[in-house]
Amino acid sequence: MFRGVTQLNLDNKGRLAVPAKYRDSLITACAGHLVITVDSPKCLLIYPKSAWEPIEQKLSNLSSFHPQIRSLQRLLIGNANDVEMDSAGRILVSLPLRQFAELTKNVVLVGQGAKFELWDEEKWNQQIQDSLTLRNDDMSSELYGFSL
Amino acid sequence: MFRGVTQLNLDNKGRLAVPAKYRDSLITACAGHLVITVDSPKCLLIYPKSAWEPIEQKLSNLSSFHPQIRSLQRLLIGNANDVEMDSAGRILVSLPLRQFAELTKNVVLVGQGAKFELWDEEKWNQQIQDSLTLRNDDMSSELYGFSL
DNA sequence: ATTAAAGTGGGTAAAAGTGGGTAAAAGTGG
DNA sequence: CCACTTTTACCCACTTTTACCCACTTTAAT
Repeated sequence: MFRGVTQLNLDNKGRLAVPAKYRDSLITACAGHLVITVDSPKCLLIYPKSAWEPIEQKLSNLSSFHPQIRSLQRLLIGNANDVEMDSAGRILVSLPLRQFAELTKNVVLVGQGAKFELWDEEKWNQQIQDSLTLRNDDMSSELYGFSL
Repeated sequence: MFRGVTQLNLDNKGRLAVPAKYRDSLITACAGHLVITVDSPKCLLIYPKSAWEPIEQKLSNLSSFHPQIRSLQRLLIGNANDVEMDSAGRILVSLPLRQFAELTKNVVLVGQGAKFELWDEEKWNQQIQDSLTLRNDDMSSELYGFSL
C-alpha cells in the first residue's frame, strides 16, 4: 500500500529518483519493473508491472468495437511505457509522457494504494485546492455518511 | 478517546513531541504508528494507524471513475503519511503536509476522539473565533437538541 | 557511408533531509 | 520552593536526493 506525497525533482533527462521508502517494496513486488501510463486529468500513473498487467489484460478483453472503449485502450495501453529502476533508484519518464502531464522540473509523486500518481507540482497544488473547494460545495451522494 | 488542546512547537526539522499524556495509549493502540493526512480547512488529521486503515479501505472501495471521489481519494490517501513515534516521543510532519496546513513553529494538537487535528496556532485561534460567531448565528439542524 | 545531434545508462560530489541524542528551559505536583 | 517530568532547541552522524558529468548508443541529416 503506497501512500503519501513526495516532492521530487526531474533531472535534465527527465528521470526521477524513486523515494527510498518505496524502493524495497518495489524491488520485492516487481523487481523494480514499473509501467507508466497517462490519466485524466493531466497526470501520470505509475504501476508495479505486476499490478499493471491484469489491468491491461482486462482492458484488452473489453470489446474493441465500442468507440469509447477503443479510445480508452488507445489512451492507456498506447501510452504505457515500461521502465526499470536503475542502481541509483531512478526511473526515466519519457518526453511524450512528460509533455502529456505538462511536467516541469518540480513534480510530486502521490501514493495511491497499489499505484502512484505523478503530477506537476503546480498542477497538483491547484488540483488540491479544487478538491478542497469541491468538498465544501457539492457532495456526491456516495460520500454522505462518510466521516473521517 | 483523545481530547484537549495542547500548544506545541515544531523543531527545525518539522518534528513535534507527542504530549506525554497520550503516549502510553498510542503505544498500546498502535505501537506508536500513526498516519497524518490533510483536512479542510487547512489542518492535518493524525490517526493511530489502526484507526486510519479502515477509513482508507472504505475510501479505496469507492468507485474511482467518479471525478469527485477520485479527487477525495487523491486528497486523503495521497496525502497520508506514515510516521512512527521515536524514543523521545517525536513524530515528523513532512514538508508537504506542513505547507498544506501552513504550519509555523507554533502549532496546536487537538484531541478529537479517535484522532487528533493539528493546526497552526494562529489559524486555530482564528477558527475558534469563527466558531463562536457561528454558534450565535446560523446553527445546523443536527446541533439543535445538542447540549453540553 | 559518414557525421552530427539527441537520447540514455551509469556514476557521484555536494546539498539537503532525517534519525537519534541530550542539555537546558519550562511546566507541574507536592 | 523543591524535585521531578516534559518539552524545546539544538547537535552529530548518517542517508537520501539533487544536479551534474562521462561515455556510449541511437537517430537524423548530409
